[in-house]
Amino acid sequence: MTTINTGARGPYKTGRKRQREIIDAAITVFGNRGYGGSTIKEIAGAAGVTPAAVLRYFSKEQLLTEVLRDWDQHQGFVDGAGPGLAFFRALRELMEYHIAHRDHLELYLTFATEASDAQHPAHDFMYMRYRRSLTKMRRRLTEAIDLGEVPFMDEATVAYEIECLHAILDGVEMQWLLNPDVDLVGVVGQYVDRAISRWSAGTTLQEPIPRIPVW
Amino acid sequence: MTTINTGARGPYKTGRKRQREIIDAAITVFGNRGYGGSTIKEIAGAAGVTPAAVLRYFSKEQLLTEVLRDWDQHQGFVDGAGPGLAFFRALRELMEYHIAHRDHLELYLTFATEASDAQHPAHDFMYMRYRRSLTKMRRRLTEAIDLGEVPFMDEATVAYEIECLHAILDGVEMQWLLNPDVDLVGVVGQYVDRAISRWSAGTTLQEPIPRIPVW
DNA sequence: GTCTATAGACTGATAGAC
DNA sequence: GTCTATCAGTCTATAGAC
Repeated sequence: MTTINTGARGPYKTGRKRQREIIDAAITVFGNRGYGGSTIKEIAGAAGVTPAAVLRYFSKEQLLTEVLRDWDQHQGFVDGAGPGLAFFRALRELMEYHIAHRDHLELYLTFATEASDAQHPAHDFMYMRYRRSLTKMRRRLTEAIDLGEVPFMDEATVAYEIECLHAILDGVEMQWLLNPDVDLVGVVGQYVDRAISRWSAGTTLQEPIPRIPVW
Repeated sequence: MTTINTGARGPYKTGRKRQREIIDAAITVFGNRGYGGSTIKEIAGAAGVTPAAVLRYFSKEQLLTEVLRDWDQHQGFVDGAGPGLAFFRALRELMEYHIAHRDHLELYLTFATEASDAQHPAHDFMYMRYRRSLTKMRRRLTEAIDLGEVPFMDEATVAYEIECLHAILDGVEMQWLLNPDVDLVGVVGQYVDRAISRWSAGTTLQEPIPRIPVW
């Protein structure tokens, strides 16, 4: 978005560092208060600068864009964990990553709910993010079938299984944010283990219902 | 909170009706923008009155209290659906209720995420609401065991099953808010059916892990 | 590159006309 | 009971000193 050199040397060095600090602060504040509830002043305070220093680089809406872009990049975390079932086994580590990066998780869930309104500036982004996430997970499960790790499942069952899994992830993450005593890794991990053994046993087909992926 | 007569007759009649309209408007706006992101002006606009008319009855924080109280009352919806497994079978109808009352659901999920910050004015309320919800559901499952509808499960397994179920509800609701094409009733209903038959088969004990309810 | 000062609009809330 | 008018405070954003 900005045309500042990414080389991070010379007179731009300090500026680039400031920008990172500001974006990190914005991630925290947006995650806490939501987009509408956040103020430049609070973001500036969290970054240890004045509001004017923040607005030197970003308008509030630019800050939203930068924050979403930054968060989206970090989401690629488990992409290398595939193929097939290995991806799902790595979800435990993803939960550990979330625990270590609470701000990112808070941002994601706050926006996912706040942006359900079509008018919200992050609505389209969150919709597409969700769509990509579900598509990726469906592909991983299909991959596991193709690799022979798991018996055949029709497309509707794959879609349903992934919708449930994604819902579990989001739901337990929500519980953990509200109450950190919740065993995020344990609950998710056990669900994944059970899902994998259910898939492997081929018992998922007992009650197929017509459903096509809607994302 | 207010000392206005609940009889809704005489000179108070119009006022009580206005108050309801304002609270309904606040539910919608809070659900869309979050608490911090909402303004009295927008709430007033949604209710079809001026900001001053809103502030005649409620401060912004009073409005939050009223909205949460109102939402909490409507949450008793499925309480009469028990005992035992009948409660879980009624979750399908709860989802239909949510579809018919999107605003209430949006409010719940927006606050559940926004209020994860301990500083949020609705934090304690949401924490307690979640706690009560999980406790109630655990009690229903224990009830089903006592009634002989379901074989014995230890306390840790009950807690885990309910955490997963609650997470599924929240997670699929989130998906539906972002994408109304999601089959909220179908996905949740099928999960519940499968959970019940899993509980009934007594296969849930295969992998007990030590866990105590943390809510 | 960051600051102070400030503009102009909007915030929650109050007072008083009708 | 609801309005207009208005308060002091805060919001995003800009201009210019250093």
